[in-house]
Amino acid sequence: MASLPPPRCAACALFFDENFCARLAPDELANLNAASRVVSLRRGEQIPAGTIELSPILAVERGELSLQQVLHDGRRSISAFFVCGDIIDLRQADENRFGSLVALSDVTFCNLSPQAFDMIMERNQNAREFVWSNLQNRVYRSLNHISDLANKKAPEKLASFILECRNRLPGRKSSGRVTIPFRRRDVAEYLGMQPETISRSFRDLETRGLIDVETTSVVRICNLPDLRMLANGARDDDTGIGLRVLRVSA
Amino acid sequence: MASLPPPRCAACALFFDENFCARLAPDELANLNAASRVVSLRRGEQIPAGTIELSPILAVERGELSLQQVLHDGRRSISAFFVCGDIIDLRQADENRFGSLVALSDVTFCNLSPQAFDMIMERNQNAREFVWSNLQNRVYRSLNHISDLANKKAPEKLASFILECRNRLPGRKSSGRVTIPFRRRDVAEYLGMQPETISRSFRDLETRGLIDVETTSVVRICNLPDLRMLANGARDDDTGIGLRVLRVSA
DNA sequence: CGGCAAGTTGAGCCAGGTCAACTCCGGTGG
DNA sequence: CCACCGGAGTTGACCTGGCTCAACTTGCCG
Repeated sequence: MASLPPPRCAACALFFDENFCARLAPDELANLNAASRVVSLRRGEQIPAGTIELSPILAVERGELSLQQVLHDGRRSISAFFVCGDIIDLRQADENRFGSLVALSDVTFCNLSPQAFDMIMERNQNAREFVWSNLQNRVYRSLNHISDLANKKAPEKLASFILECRNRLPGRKSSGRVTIPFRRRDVAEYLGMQPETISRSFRDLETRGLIDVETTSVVRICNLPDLRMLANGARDDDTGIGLRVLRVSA
Repeated sequence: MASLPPPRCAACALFFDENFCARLAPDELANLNAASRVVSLRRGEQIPAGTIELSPILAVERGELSLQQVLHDGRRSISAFFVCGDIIDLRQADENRFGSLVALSDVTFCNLSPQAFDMIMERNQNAREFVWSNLQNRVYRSLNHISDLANKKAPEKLASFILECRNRLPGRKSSGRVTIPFRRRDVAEYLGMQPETISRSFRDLETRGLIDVETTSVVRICNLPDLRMLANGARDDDTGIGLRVLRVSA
């Protein structure tokens, strides 16, 4: 009965919604499952060092995983975070400065066998395109994040972050509510600010009438267009703009 | 005579040094060449808007290409730059906020045919691995850049940038000289600072005895270990550290 | 040698960092 | 059930690193 998915997979979010495992042939899924294992982390826990060397490919099933970098004097930053559906290939991590993977909430991920993964990459174009696209999107998100960090003011950064949460995390967009899955401290480290400034910026957005801070982890967007404008430095949209022609300084 | 490379390719940097085109079979190279074209840009010029939609895959042969994002009020940032050997696939650029590609110096690149490129990706594992690795490295560089922007002081950012130039640009490392291929203004936009602050930071590194500013575009590194330490927030190395275990805040 | 853009230097200012006190809230034990 | 506790978040007061603006110097190209 190769056509039935392994029981673990049948209940996994990655098996649905055009995610990675949904694109695998039954035998590919069975092989991958047999050589992989599911790992859970509590908030604040870090991926154990040894496991990465052994199986450096992760598929996030649930929760938010962050990539943290720490300087010698203790300054810490969160360079990126991963959500359900993200595929993380760490095989070049030790040739590059990388950091640590820390759970921002309770996380479940699947530790994929590199051999089985590579075999799928070799043969299954559909799966390959998913992984490629996932990595490309990661690059684009990083670029946006760089733009946020490089030259935006505190409330602009926060507005941008709220919209990123809105776009990347599930949740009903129509209600106007966005879940902020991290603590203030983590938001601060992601945006390169202090927790105090995050708090003041939430207040700021609230007094401008853009959002309503319902709880520490839920905001309601009151004025989406203006929030977008603010997030983009008063630019007029935040949807894809692609390559836009801009006047070049001589 | 399918075994002779096309004349244009035989003189191209990408055909050597384990670069992308060096990994192609003769017929693959011939096909790709026939469907591609070489483009040159002067410093400050932007990639013409239309060309990207038509052939959104670039291979940089010479010079430095930058990815710029501009906010409505004119604030500009350079999110990344590309050097010889980099492969840029822009096919998802319009679904993501992207920006503009602007030449920071005189640039030559090859505008690859997506069809020919995809066929190579499909069949040639060696070439696929190069492109994958190139993209992965881009991700890691972005992450480092994010860490720089998020929580480093001005001189630390500049030290980090000098080391990035040292690592990515050709040049004789042994002489201790590093070429800064951009203008001060561009460095400032890359590091999220003002040109004045860049200038002051160069002076700062000089008075600390870490570098010697020989010309606007050449610095000599006087004390590499300390420069690395500074670049890493007084951490003790800048070579790959891979995943490191760090104490997690409870 | 002159003209212009790039880069540097100086003076003053402000956004956001820092430090400390306070509030809020969930968990725990009497 | 309530008092207590500890960690997260917020608020306020103050301070400083880097931004701003303006003047000056340097370097490049005719």
